[in-house]
Amino acid sequence: MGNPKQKWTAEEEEALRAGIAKHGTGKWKNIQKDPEFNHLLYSRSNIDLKDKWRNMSVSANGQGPREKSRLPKPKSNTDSSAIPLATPQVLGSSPPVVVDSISINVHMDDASNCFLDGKTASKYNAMIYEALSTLKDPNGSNTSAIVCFIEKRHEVPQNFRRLLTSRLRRLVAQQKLEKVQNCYRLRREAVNGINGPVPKPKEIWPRLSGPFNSHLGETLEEAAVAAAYKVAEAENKLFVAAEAVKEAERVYKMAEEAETFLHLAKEIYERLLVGLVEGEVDVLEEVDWGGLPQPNLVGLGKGMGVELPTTKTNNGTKQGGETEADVCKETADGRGCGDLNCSWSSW
DNA sequence: GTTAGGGTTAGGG
DNA sequence: CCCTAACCCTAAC
Repeated sequence: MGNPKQKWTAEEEEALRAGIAKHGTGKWKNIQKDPEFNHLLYSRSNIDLKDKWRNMSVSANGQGPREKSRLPKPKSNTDSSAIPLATPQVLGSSPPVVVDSISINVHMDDASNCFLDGKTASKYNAMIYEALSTLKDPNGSNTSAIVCFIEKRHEVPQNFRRLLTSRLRRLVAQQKLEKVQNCYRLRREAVNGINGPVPKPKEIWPRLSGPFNSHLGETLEEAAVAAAYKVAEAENKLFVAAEAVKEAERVYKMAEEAETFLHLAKEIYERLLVGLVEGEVDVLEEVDWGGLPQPNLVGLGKGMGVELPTTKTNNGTKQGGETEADVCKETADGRGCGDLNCSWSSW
């Protein structure tokens, strides 16, 4: 064309984003005329804004530019279209049109990640896909594993981990990856080449090249990841169960510490009893036991054994005649062991 | 007049 | 040569 291309500056892009946040998409003229943004967008037409937003949205979706059919298409966009699904109406459901929270978040995220230009982002996406499809960890791979994998194969900048984390978040937000317990894995839909719950119709058509499809198109990878997907679901449940066991162990340790503390308390308790027995037993009635069971002094003469009153557990399995230690534990944590799901016999 | 979407092309890798 | 981004064209409302 006659005029040289006028590249969009970061300020202009930011103004456009702000304008969309304020007016919504499809209000290009309003945005362009808005005095709040006009000083930045005065050189842009409403059509420019629309086109730019379209470009930004496309790159934010991790896709290439809007798919241009290499085949000659009928000029008309009526039902005689060679690709019926690629009608404007259907495409209208794609993210750029609807200003919902997800759309805004994704694009605002772009703004906050302005240190990644489109090319770099695509490159990183490809690296991530490469790493995940090669690592094939059904539970997903954590950030460190992905960074490690990529660093072995590619030259990466010093702050690569931060950039990668950002990309991973983006891909999760775009539903291209799944995040499970701080691990990332390919979504099955993504592996099958269908991106997101409402795929752009054009994206269904296979691409012959491109950074993503060079991975997604690998049938071997597809098969491996898809097969791993089912396994991953089961293994994820195992992982959750393992986490629950860890939590139980942690609580168990806490209870053990409480037990130690209670042994100390019991010793003090018994020494107090000795003092009382040597004095006046009726004094027991006047003591504030602070919730502790008042002791039965049967057999006090034999090694200071104190038979404590019968108590009941939360699960009702424990009955009278238990040992002192049992009661100590039960009163120590103040809640018995019901939430530990553990057996009293293990104490 | 405005918008949406397809088409074209300059620029860069 | 291919891809991306900016710009152009046109139908629809």
